[in-house]
Amino acid sequence: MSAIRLLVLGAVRMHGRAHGYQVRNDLEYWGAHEWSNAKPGSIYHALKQMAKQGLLLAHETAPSTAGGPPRTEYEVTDEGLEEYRALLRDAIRSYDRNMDVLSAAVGFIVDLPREEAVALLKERIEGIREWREAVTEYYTPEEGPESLGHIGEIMNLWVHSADSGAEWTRGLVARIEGGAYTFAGEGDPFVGVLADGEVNPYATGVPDPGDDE
Amino acid sequence: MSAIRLLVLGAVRMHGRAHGYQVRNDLEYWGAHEWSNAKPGSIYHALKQMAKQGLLLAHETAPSTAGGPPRTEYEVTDEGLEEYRALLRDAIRSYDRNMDVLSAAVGFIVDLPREEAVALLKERIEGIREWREAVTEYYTPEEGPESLGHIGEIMNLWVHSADSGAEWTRGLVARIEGGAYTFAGEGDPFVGVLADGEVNPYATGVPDPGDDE
DNA sequence: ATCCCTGTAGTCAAACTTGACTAGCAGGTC
DNA sequence: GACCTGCTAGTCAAGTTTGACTACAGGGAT
Repeated sequence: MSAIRLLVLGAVRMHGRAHGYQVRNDLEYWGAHEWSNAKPGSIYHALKQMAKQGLLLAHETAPSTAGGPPRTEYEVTDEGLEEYRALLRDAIRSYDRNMDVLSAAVGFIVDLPREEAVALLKERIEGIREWREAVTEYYTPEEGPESLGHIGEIMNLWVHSADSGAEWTRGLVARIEGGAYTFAGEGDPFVGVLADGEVNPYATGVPDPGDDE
Repeated sequence: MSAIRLLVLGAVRMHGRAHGYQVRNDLEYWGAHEWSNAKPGSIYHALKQMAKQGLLLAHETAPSTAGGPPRTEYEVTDEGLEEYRALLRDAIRSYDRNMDVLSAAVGFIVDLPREEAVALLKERIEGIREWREAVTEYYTPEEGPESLGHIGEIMNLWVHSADSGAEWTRGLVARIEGGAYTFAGEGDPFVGVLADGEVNPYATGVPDPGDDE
C-alpha cells in the first residue's frame, strides 16, 4: 500500500473542505514530497479516484480570485472517514519495510485514542519479531550460514533494520505511555495544516539532501 | 528507482540466456517476491520494455516440451550490461530509504571489483550522514523541538533509521575490507541461479511472515 | 473416458505514478 | 506597453504495477 491515500484523506479531513492545490501545499509543508510519492499527478489522481469510490465528495467551485483554472473542493464522507481510520490503523500495525506509510501514520497517530495507539504499536513490535524469526530461519541453510556467501549479507541487512525498527517503536510506546502528546479526546488537537493563504515557512530552503534516486 | 530492472538484468545475465519464467523462478528463489515488487506482470513487462530499449535481445523459441505457450528467451546486450552496472553502482551508492533496491544490489555486489564496492559503500555512508544532517536542521524550529509536538517523532524515526543504515553499511565495509567473499577477478564467482529443471529448495515453506501490507 | 489438479509460460485491463505541460492573472521592469 | 517571471490550479501521455485470468500438457482419481 502506498501512503498517498492516507496522506490525502488526512489532509482533506483536517481542512474540512479542501481543493487539490491546498492538499498539495500541506503535503509539501509536511515534507511529504521528500519521503513519499506525493507528486501533483498522484495527488489529483487520488482525489478523483477516491471521489469516484465515494470516499470523498466533490464540489465544483468558481475559479479563485488569484487566477488559474476552476477548482474542485473535496470533503471526506462517512465512508471516507472509515477508510481513513482503517488505513491509519493498518499503517501503524503492519511492518512493511517502507518508511513512507509509517511516517504518514505517525503524523496522524494522535487521531486515535492513546490506548489504541499503544496497542497498535505493540502489535507492530510483535510483527517485527515474527518477521525477524521467519527470515533468520528461512535463510539459514543446513550447511551453515557460510554456504550462503555474500547473500547472507542481505539477511543481515533485514535483521539489522528489523531490530532498529523495533527499537524505535519501543521508544515511541514508552513516550506515549509516559503521557507525551495530546491524543483523541484529550483536549485541543494539534493543528498541522496551512490556513488558506498562509505561507509555508519551510517552502524554500527545502533540505533536498543526497536524494539521488 | 525500483529494483525490478536491476533484478531482471542480473538474473538474465547470470543465465547467459533466459526466458521470463526462469527469471521469475530465480527471483522467487532469491526471496525477491518478499522484499520487492517482483510479480509476474512486472517481470514480463520489464523484459519487454528493456528489449524495446535495446538492453536485452529477444529470441522467439518453440514451446517447451512441458506444455505452455511459446517462450521468448532474452540475452543481455552490451548496452544492457552497461545499464546493469550503472544501476548496480547507483543502488549501492545512493541512500533512498527503500530496502528493495539495496537488497538487490547486495546480491550482485560481487560483480564489482572489491575496491570499487568499498568506495561505493563509503559514498553511501557519506550520503546518509548528509541526509541526517539536512533532516535534523530542517525539522528543528526556532521555538525548540517541543513546538513540533508528535510530528517530531517522524524526524526521530528517520534519524534512527539513518543511523541504523549507516551502522550496517560500516559493518559490511569492514567485512569486505577484511577479505570476506569473492569479488570480480578474484576467482570462481558465486553461482546464484537455478539450473534448468533444478527445483527451488525453498519453494514451499516460504517464510511469508507478518507480511501484512 | 472424464474430471480435476499441478506445473509451465505468459497476457491483459485497470489502477497508479511520473514528469512535462497548459493557462490565467498579478506585478515588476526596461 | 510589451515582456518576463512567479503563483495558482490543474491536465495529460507515457510508463509501471497489480491481480486476475488464459491456455496447454501430464498424471491421478473416479
